[in-house]
Amino acid sequence: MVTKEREKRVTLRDVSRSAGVSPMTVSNVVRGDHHLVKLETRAKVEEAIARLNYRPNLSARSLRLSRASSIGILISDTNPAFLTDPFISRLVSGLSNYLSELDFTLDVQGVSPERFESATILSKAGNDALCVILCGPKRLRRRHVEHLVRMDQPVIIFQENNLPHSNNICLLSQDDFEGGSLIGRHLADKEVRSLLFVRPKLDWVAVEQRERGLRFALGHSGSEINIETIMTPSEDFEDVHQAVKDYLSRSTPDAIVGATDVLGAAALKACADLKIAVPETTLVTGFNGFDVWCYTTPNLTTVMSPAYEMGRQAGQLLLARLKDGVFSERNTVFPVSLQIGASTEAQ
Amino acid sequence: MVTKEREKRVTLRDVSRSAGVSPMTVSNVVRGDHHLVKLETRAKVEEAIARLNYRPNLSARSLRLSRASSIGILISDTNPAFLTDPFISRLVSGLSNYLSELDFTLDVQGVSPERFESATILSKAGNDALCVILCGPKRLRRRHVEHLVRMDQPVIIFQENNLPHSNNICLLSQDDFEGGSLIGRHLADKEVRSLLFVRPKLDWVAVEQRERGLRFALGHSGSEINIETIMTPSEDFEDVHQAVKDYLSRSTPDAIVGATDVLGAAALKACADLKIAVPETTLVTGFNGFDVWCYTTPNLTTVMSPAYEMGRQAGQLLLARLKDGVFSERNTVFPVSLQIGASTEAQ
DNA sequence: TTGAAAGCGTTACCAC
DNA sequence: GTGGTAACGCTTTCAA
Repeated sequence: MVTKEREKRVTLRDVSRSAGVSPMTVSNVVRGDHHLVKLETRAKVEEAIARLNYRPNLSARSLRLSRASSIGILISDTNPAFLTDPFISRLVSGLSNYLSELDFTLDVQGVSPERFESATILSKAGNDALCVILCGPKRLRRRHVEHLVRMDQPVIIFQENNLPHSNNICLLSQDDFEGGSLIGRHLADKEVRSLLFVRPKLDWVAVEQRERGLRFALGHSGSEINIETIMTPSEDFEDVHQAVKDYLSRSTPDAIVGATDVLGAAALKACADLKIAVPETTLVTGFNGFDVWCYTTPNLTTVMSPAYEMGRQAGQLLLARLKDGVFSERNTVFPVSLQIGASTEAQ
Repeated sequence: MVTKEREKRVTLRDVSRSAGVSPMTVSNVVRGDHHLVKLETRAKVEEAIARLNYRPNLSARSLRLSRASSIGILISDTNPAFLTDPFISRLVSGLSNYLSELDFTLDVQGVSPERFESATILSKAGNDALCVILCGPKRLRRRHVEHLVRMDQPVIIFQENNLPHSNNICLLSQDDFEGGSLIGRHLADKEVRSLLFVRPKLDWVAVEQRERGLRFALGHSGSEINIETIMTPSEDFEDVHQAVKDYLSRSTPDAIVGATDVLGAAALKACADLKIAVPETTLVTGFNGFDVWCYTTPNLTTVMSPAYEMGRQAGQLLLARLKDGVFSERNTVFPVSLQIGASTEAQ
């Protein structure tokens, strides 16, 4: 015996009856078609709306218009707290704000890479378009992209670099290769001869690009530079901290490059633990500077990311695509910039 | 002249025609009412679904069932990157994951406190229930709560402590008063005599509670302790850093308590800048420890927050409320715990 | 086990 | 300026 006080929601029809006009008139008022309604009638209707506390039913509107005024964002990540990542939280904030301004709704869902295809956002049709962040091995990501192509719906994929043959897909990324190069050139200028690259085990295109850019710049520096890589089991501070400490107990490189700021911060702490002077003995850098870089002592040298703006831009591209039926731009790359801190340069 | 390639979406009817069965049979298969459908028929239908790439239309389903299987979360914040806050990002992640497991959708929207009432999530009816995080002056928050009561819809409010008379409203918070007390007792044990509390100008109930708990514990410590407060213009690291530095250039307290970890980290950095030894000369603490506390050197003493679990719990309470028509619990308070770091205790 | 009909709340279209 | 009609895609109900 369950108590169900299903008070029926107020409908447009209720308002129309209460105001003594037709449903269509109410609809015209609600939708802001004010030139269709006499001022006096409009006042009556608005009074009734306020009195009855009427709110238009979005499902009904969506069904009627065949559009939901809603975008979904699906984030593939092994970390359950998927919004914790500063890149992702900024991206989603920017997207959400842009959509809000245009009265669009944002559905947010995180999913582990293995369950990607069965995510509600993909298996049910509830959004007009999608944003996606992928991770995992290249093979898997490729499969996910193919799945997205088959969805037959506008999709923006972040931080991916293989543009599929489908004008439903648009790529949006930051120039991580260039970011890696910036770090590489900066360190080469400091005459680094041995370098440790610290990255998470989980595959992200961004991380791969950063490493490629780094190696490219170092390879063209004119000196022989020895690069080693360690993969940390997760991106959790403690895991990274421990992994770097283990490495440093055996060998002290001239520089440590973290694939993200969290990894850089953990490396910094490992150096502090082992009394390795930064920047005097070893230089340390991060990537994707938002907040973390300034929490640390010394400040972390990092590459600044335009994540928030990328989110807004995604909203813009998607809404334009919905209006015009075509993406104005299929592969946008945002510039990044080097932020030099005391972790690589005595102040 | 706009190109509109509005390829009509595949409907249940299309599938039924293609499979040579009635729409109802397809519906039964889609919804998993397998005992109503012969195995052979079901196979035919599933084949057609896969072949046509059919995805059920959520708006139509919602309209028919008068429920959207969707929850909204509205976050009142002056910071545009509202998901950046580690408490909020964990909370939303936990909520999102719980809802995903039950095939519910989560709509996320940030809004500035002044525009609160006009947020799409509130002014249009698209969700079955809401979660809300409030901020701003007490008067304004009270008005927002009243607005939520009038919505006549299940709502969970986080970090609020005045339970209104409405069984549509449920409060979920962490024990920030106790958290403040824990910090206070810890510092009193260290025989602190002068203390600086650093808080953002923007009003959050959590911050107020933390300060009250802190003052309560210090007031009962048996010693005379002088407490001063500074309000930082924002929660941005640089603003806080500067504000604390200004204060420290005039006076050196025995302890600095940050209202959040970011404020604590900024205070730590200000101490480093002015060569004030931590913890030897001044103790420093934060609040809501997630990641930041361990980035700093020394590690920040902080109060750990169960934000992720609070998000999951909110989902649980809300879905139970939708099923049973009544909140099993109207005011849940989550315990917190003290995490002692090197910023208050020589290791 | 399958099918036909009605209706969820809204809006485009056209008549008044 | 205003209102009637039909339809959006789905599921509950009842009949076959």
